[in-house]
Amino acid sequence: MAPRKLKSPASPKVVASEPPPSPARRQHKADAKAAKSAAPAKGAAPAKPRPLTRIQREKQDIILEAALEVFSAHGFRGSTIDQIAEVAGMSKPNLLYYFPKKEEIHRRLMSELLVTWLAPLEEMRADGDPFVEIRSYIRRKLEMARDFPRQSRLFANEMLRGAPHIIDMLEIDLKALVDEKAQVLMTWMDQGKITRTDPYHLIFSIWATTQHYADFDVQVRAVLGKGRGGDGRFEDAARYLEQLFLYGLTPRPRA
Amino acid sequence: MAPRKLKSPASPKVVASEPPPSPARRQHKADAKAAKSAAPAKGAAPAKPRPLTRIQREKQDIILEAALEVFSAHGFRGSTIDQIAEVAGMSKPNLLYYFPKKEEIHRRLMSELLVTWLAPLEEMRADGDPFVEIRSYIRRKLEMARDFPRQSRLFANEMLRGAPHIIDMLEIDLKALVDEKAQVLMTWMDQGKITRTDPYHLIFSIWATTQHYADFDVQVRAVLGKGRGGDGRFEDAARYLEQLFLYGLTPRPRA
DNA sequence: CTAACATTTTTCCAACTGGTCAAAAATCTT
DNA sequence: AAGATTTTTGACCAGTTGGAAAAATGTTAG
Repeated sequence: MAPRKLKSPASPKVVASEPPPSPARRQHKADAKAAKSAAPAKGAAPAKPRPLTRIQREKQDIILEAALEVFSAHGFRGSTIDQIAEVAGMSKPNLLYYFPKKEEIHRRLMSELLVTWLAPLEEMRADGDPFVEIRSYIRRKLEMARDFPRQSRLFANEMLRGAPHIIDMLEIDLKALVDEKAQVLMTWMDQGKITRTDPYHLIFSIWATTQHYADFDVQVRAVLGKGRGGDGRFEDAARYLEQLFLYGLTPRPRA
Repeated sequence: MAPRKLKSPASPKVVASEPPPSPARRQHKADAKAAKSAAPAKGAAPAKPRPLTRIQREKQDIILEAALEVFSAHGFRGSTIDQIAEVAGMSKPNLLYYFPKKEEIHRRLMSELLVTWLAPLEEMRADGDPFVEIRSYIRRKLEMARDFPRQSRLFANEMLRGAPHIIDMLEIDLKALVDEKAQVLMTWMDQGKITRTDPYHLIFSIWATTQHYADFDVQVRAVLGKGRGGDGRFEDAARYLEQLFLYGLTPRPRA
């Protein structure tokens, strides 16, 4: 039908099986046994962390996908392992074989999420045209709200709870990134290319306006009603936000 | 210190003891007993709903306040009756005497919340100056984010979950209100007083940008850091948002 | 003062939850 | 095909949770 201006990003796969940055503490009972029976050497190799099998990687991905579904809809405490296991199509003990703790699943999800979440801002290039860059950033964020609403809600959930699991990442990594990009924005302001204003709150307002369409989706749909609540709402939002961030609400003479 | 431009609203009391619009189904065991033993008349007065006593009203308010505290921080399923009871300074069974179901507490909280929540938009007058009205609305919403962050988070929580308890109020009352105000905005656009744009998304963007400061407070603080994360952030936000909604980011010649 | 009612506390419970464990089944290696 | 390893299952458990019942204690109108 209507040509979608807001293009989908290529990868539908968000819950990527991350190559363990923190070496995926599996510690199967089998592993433990093996370690006990086969490593008498005292100062020897420090418990060679046996690479993940194919099945392990596959199942972990399935579980993470299911957990995303459940956690994003009910929050951490509101979700049960049974629920996740059911969505993942396996039994609870089986799930617990791959992730020995409920928290572990959540932790993994969160650390992967944060990377995904920061990516769009990282792409904002200092050497590009300010308006093009900002506009692109807004579009990317809006696309994420459209295509990955569960991730957005998972993130929002964590924020609402005071971000207990990622507060330090926020204070360090996120802050560093935003500081850097705020500098970029300030440079553009110094050059008179965009109006002088608070770069931090500018970034906040982009986050807020775009994520709103994922996090408050019910409300948006309810207000727009059947007529306009359909698929077109993201295009409308994109158009409106462009207008807002470019010119605000002051009427300007028709060009 | 710095004079606060953003003035506090007078009333710190948000969890008002609502005069039962839905007649507060109390049904004490005592009540039940009385009804059974004292109402043999078949078609008689339909179980006169005994007016609430002083203590009942007071305790209910205390409970609602405690529940707001707990629910807004942990979500519905993440909160326990014990927790709420402890914050309210009473025992669990005692609390259950006033609200026989956990859900009941939440329901009450939500219906009161929605009223509070819609109020600021209702105040936007069609016969005022567009920019003054919009600016005031933004300020009011921002003040609510600052002064009633728990309510904001409670609301956000419900939205994230798909608004199961208030979806119909959203589709009816909220929609009606927004439709009305969208009309007002359209009139202003027709008169050339504000730029022509999507009035619904305009309202969404006001909601999003203001509530962000309550719902994502941790993130805002983490990014602003110790230096700027303090009390000043709401003034900064107010200034920035005014700029954004008025002129956007396009530089304009100094007046 | 006291009967009638309102409130509070104590005790209890059934369902649910996160998690364990040993044994069975499936898979992989040689 | 046998042996070794990994995966899956079923039974089980201890702690928590929402909630019921009943007894004990206040409170107040007459």
